[in-house]
Amino acid sequence: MSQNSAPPSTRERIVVVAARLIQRQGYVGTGIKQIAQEAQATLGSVYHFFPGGKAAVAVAAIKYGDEEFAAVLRAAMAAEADPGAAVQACAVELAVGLRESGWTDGCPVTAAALETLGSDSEIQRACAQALLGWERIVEEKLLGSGFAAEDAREVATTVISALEGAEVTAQVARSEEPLRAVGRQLARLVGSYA
Amino acid sequence: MSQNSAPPSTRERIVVVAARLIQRQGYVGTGIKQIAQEAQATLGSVYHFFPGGKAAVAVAAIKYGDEEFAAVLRAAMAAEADPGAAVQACAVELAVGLRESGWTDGCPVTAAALETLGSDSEIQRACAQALLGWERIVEEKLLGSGFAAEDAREVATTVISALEGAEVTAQVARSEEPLRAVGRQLARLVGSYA
DNA sequence: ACAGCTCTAGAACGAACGCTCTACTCAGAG
DNA sequence: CTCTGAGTAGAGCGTTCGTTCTAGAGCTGT
Repeated sequence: MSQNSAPPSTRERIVVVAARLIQRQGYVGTGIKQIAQEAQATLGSVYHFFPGGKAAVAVAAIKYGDEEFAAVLRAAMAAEADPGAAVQACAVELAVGLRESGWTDGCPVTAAALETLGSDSEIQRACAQALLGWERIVEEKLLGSGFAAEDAREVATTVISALEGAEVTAQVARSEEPLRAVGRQLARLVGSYA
Repeated sequence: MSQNSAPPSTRERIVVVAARLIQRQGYVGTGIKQIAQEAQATLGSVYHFFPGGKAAVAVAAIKYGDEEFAAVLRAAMAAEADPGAAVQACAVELAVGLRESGWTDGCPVTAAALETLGSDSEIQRACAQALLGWERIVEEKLLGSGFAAEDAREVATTVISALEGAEVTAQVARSEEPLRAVGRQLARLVGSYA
């Protein structure tokens, strides 16, 4: 995720701003000019760094969002010994973050993924890889807690899907409750394998 | 959901086509002219029936999609006595439908909801109401199976959120497996309350 | 026959879209 | 010093967007 210190380069600013805008407004709803303006860059700079145009910017932005959430997920899994408690804590963390953003900053890939389903674009591939990577993180935590291989895979899929859906529900309802409720139920589900 | 026989009116054709297009391409990605063309209507007709413009068409389309899925959900809940089995059967049905549509026809409200989060529009309210209504259907099934009130509400939220997320995951992965896996896990979760 | 209404039909408008293009700045190599 | 290439800057391209507008077709009640 690049250096933390030092002022971010133009390219970095473009990617970060694009990631946030796509997360909030979707791929179609976000314009290249808006990205350039909010990133304090010019159109020329954007096309200089991303000759592939809007799609190339979006792919970079989604990969950035992917890694960003993966880090959150890894930290949450590592913070608690019990996998059920870890999942629940993660849901609560998402709920708090969502409220603090005014219910705007949801899953960084869902919106873009849904809009580009028809065209088997590189954007869609980046979204698929992000989801798969997140499932892997949960799966490994479960495997480390003694889960059978098949159970771990299936429960991991369920955890990521449920969190994703709960985030959408929470955004639409403008309430933390869906994420908190799903977190509790996921903890119960994970615990039922002990 | 109007009469099944008789050729559909122009207004009906517009709503049905709009619902399908928004489901596949999102709100921003779907144009008024495209809706008119695919519904075999003209721009004049669209604005005649929906003086509120694009947003009004979208609200009607989302309400249509809401009722459409609610009917599927109600039928699935009624088909099986055991609530866990009913939820799982519903997931399988969604998986099959998704594959048959070429992975394009997902949740009718998710895409539109995510795109209109910033502006507290009527579209967003329609999406929120749809999700809430679906939760109610599941909740009542659980209550009828002896669930405590609080458990029923929370599990219903989890079921709808998980199905929603699993549908997105299945669409992106172009596979029935996420929906089938989540269906099994949800059945397990529901069963754990017996 | 005629008025009155619903609905159809599509040309036209200004704004915004993604993208291309040329012109410019400026630090470092020779 | 000149030269070069990376990066900045934005005007302008053609297209499409949502919307408005006028004109007329088709039907009904009188």
